[in-house]
Amino acid sequence: MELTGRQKKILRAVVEGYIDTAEPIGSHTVLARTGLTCSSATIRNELVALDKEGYLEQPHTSAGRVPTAKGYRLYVNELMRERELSQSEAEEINRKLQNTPAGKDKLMADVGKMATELTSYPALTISAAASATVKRVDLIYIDPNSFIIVLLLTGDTVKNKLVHLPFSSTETLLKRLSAVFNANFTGLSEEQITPELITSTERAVGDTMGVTSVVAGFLIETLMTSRDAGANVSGEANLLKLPEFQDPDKAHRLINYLSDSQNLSALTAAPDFGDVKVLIGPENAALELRDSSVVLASYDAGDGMRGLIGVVGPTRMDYSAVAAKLAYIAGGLSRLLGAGGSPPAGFGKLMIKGGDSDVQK
Amino acid sequence: MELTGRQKKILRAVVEGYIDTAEPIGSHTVLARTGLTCSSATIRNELVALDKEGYLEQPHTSAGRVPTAKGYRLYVNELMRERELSQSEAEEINRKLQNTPAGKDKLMADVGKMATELTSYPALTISAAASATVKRVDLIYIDPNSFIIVLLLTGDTVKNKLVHLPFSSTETLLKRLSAVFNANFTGLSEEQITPELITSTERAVGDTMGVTSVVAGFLIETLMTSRDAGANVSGEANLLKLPEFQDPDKAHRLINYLSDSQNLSALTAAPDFGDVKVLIGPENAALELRDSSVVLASYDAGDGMRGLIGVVGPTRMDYSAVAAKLAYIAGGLSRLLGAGGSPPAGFGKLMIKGGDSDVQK
DNA sequence: CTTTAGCACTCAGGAAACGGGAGTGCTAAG
DNA sequence: CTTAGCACTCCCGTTTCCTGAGTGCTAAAG
Repeated sequence: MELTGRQKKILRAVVEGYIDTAEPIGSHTVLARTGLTCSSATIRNELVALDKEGYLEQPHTSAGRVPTAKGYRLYVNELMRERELSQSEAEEINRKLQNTPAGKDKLMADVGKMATELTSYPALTISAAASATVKRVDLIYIDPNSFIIVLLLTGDTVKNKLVHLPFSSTETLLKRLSAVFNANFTGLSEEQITPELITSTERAVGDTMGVTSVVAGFLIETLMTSRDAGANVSGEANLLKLPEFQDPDKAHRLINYLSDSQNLSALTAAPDFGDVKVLIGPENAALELRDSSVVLASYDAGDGMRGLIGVVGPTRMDYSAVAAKLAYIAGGLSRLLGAGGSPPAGFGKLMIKGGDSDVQK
Repeated sequence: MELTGRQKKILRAVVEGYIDTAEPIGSHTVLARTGLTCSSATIRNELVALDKEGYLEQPHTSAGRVPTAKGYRLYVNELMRERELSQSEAEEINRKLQNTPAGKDKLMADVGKMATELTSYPALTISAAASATVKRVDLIYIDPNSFIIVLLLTGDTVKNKLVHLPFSSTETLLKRLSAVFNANFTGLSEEQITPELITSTERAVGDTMGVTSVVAGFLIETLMTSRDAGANVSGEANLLKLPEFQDPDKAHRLINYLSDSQNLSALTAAPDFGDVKVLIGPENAALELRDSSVVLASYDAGDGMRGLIGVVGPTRMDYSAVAAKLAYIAGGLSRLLGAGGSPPAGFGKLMIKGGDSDVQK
């Protein structure tokens, strides 16, 4: 059943009122917030209707109304007013993105902190997780017993490792080895680096001391960890200020869940979406997130890969403000890391694609 | 006034009882725990004495006793029984340290998680913070518009950065530049890299495009951040399970404090100490830590630098178990990273050097 | 058919009252 | 110095009570 205009106004008032106060909203409050010219009794009648349709519910008889997941969904999809960032907020974000620190990891950590500060919710970042491949390998000779492996991956991540050898090697061996690695391993992903390949390389270069396998081991390890690594959370403590997380047990469960990067990577499983995605309460696959909401924005991480930045908060979350801020940050990241260098079309514009309306059971 | 043997036994019983239960300990409980052959009235008399001396206090009249900071201090310094790790715990730690992941940062993060798991308290790691100097610089040519800077610092940290240039450079320029950098910048710390040095280098190598200053900028930035960076926390959520942090506000304050790495670095200010250091409640300089305790173990990070690994918990903490575990982990780290490669003397042995007994006001 | 005033009813949550019990300090005798 | 005995204290969990916000329903009015 399609809602009437008045019902939509009322629903919006309840959602926004509840977002503001975390208290159930009664008919009088609705009246005050909407400025409708009817009586509270009329509102009450409408409220029962919205109740019946499943958009609202009462914590107990004779309390005000609280939005259900369905109610939030409708609000996010249709009722929410788009929120422009204030000039100063936008500048703030740009400024912070300007002095980008060395290293993608640190950058993402900093951006996460920024998102936390802006939204006051815990923020998470997930770096592009497409399985990486080798772009280039260099071995830097330090002294007979040590060298550095420098590994360039797709996505322009650079990894390195300082290796100490229990025996001596030579600069020429390393040079030769670099060349062979670049010839044979470029474009390979983790699975493609087989033991056979390693031994054949070893023979090709005449390495009797096992340097080859040390290097290959590092490649495999790095490719493996780069697959799911790059998840990062900050600002978990902010949950504790929220009335819905006054129960330390509840807070503990969620924070714990967030602190395992494996769980976060699972969020990537979300099907492709445009700009911003909102997952409300039970729409979340993970049990631990079922009474929280997640807002995710995706950005272009270059090399055709995408990353995610998002926040976690109570279902009672200021979706419009959060979505706008995340979209803006994601846009900035795309500009910074993105392939073309030119801002993607529609940058800064807010286009929300929600999850399915179906609630996961 | 020196305590009698019986008083020490009683003090120990109170401390350990309180550590176990988080409840004030009464005369009957002391009797049960010590196995003394006197009556509860006698215990009560002794308790008043300990009370007067400032080792114990009562939350309110007619409750049992709780140790004061002074009480804990005496316990840690004299009364605590050394705790051996169980075979399986030791093996567990060794095993985990074996498969050390790529990169010092990740290693420290993993070790922190391990400490959290073992102690069930939030763990922090602070990597050696002695101001680093340049050991070696390499520039790897990728294509005319990009190259990688690989920077080896004292402490064997390797940092890298992929640089995209808005103009073309050549492999030979980079080669020459590497050589000059290695000749002129080795051993320099951040302050010593002056603008004059940079321009003179630029001239020496005939670089008209500013590649030199890009590289130098990276050096400066890295040296700067490496100074205080490397602090890391994990397992903050564990606080929420403790009875002393049931108040979300209290938990929030502490977790927030811990999440700022600047604060953690401040802990390094602690004067040199031997193996393990315990800071009890008000002995902590930081206000936010005044009713928590911190246990720190220091390890040899190679190149004459030391790092810290520690946990934060309530003053009611199982100091002996925590200290033993941290000491063991730190020993393992020293072996792994330490200069000599041979385990330092007394590895695994527990030698506690406390903070001053004076309480900070 | 919709709106509205009126009213009885419900119920969460804070305040006050209560009682049990753990633990104390003190006294006086061993 | 130790100990039995006892009166006293005070925390804390439970119960009771009360208030007030908010409801649903009914019946009259638009």
